[in-house]
Amino acid sequence: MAARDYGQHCGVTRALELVGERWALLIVRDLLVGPRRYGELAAGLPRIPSNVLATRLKELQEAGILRRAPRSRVIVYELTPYGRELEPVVLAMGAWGFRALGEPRDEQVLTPDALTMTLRTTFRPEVAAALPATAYAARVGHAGLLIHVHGPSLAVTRGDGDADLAFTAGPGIHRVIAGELAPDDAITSGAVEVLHGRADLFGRFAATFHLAA
Amino acid sequence: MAARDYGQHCGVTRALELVGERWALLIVRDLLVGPRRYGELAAGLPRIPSNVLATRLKELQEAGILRRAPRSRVIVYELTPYGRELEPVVLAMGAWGFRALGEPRDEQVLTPDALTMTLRTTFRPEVAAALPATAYAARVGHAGLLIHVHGPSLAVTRGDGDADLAFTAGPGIHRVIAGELAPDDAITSGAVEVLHGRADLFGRFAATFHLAA
DNA sequence: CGGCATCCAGGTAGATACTG
DNA sequence: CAGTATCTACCTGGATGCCG
Repeated sequence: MAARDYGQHCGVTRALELVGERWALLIVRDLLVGPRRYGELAAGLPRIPSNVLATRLKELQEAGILRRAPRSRVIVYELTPYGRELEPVVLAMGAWGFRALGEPRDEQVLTPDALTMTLRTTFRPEVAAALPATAYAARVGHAGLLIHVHGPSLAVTRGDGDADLAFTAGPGIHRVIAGELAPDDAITSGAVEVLHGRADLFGRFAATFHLAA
Repeated sequence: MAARDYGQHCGVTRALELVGERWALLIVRDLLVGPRRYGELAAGLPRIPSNVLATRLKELQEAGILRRAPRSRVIVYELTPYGRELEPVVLAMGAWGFRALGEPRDEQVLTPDALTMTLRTTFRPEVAAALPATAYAARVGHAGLLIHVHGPSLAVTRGDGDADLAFTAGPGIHRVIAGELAPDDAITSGAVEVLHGRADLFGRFAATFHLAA
């Protein structure tokens, strides 16, 4: 492993030696959504240099966190069971960092995998359980995200399909989730654009996904 | 902030921008135990270069994670409320990394603050609740740690004092907590040395602090 | 084209020395 | 004791090239 060690026998230092390098935990974040090809990872991490991505993938593989899996002529990277157990770490970091998100800057992008993890982080099962099952379709960049809320359970998948409400999701959607922007204001201001379906359901979305600062 | 940003509007990336630099989260780990002076932090992180420590402290302060607090002629560093909310992150990382700890190597040290966080990570309140209140004294390097288990609650403090059982805690104690080494074997093999008190209580310790691989 | 390897520039970490 | 200054080595980032 490339990571220089910290010289301590401690769980935190060990974790940092394995996933503390720059970009490593973001690769894990995206792989928590599902297996991804090299190019998909590169697309989800627009600023990562290709050599760094290649190096990280090798290191994470050696560490037993992910594996290269051949899938019908192409190679996908997928987390091992041990890698998947980083989910609480990623969710905890996401929840903590979410509250330090300032105004979205112009050069900041929102990727489908990042939004998926944000939705998982901010999902409130106890709120959702009291609401009717709802399907949302979010358009983020060129990709579509189908968000199925059914009682206290959440499923986010890639793709397009039927939904009760379809809307575009730019970085501004975080302000709604953070409670800084009322759902109605988000729509009237254009921060979120309803594509079709029942616009009134966006308030339900905002209630379902919420993390206050 | 020195950290180059990741160009994404996402909680995980934001967190990594704030505490993703090398050593940063270890400083937080130690400060989660209590306020620390510069020299105490340096002692708890034996391999950190002093300039890096100084830089990190400045960055973490600017990020609103810690503050310099004058305490009767000396300055201590202490976490802000927002910094203290990194505890779930540190505990999750500690729990995950703990299971990837191999055999302790000779150059690896165990610091009092690291052990304190490990104890917090691996404490099993539901087990402790069913056991009599117990005070352990652990000697780690030159420092003493008083571990008070009272029902489902745990308090770890620096210092020496009365205890039902006193023992030395080297890196080998992690193998006991991981369940790789039976408590009795740890004592007979010398991995843990009972200093005084009821040696039979070490089994209770092992039951109270446990995280299986 | 997807999946990397190579090359180079700049910045950050590490070791050490030094100062208020 | 609590940092600051300096120097070097390595790592990261960005561009580009290779190869099945």
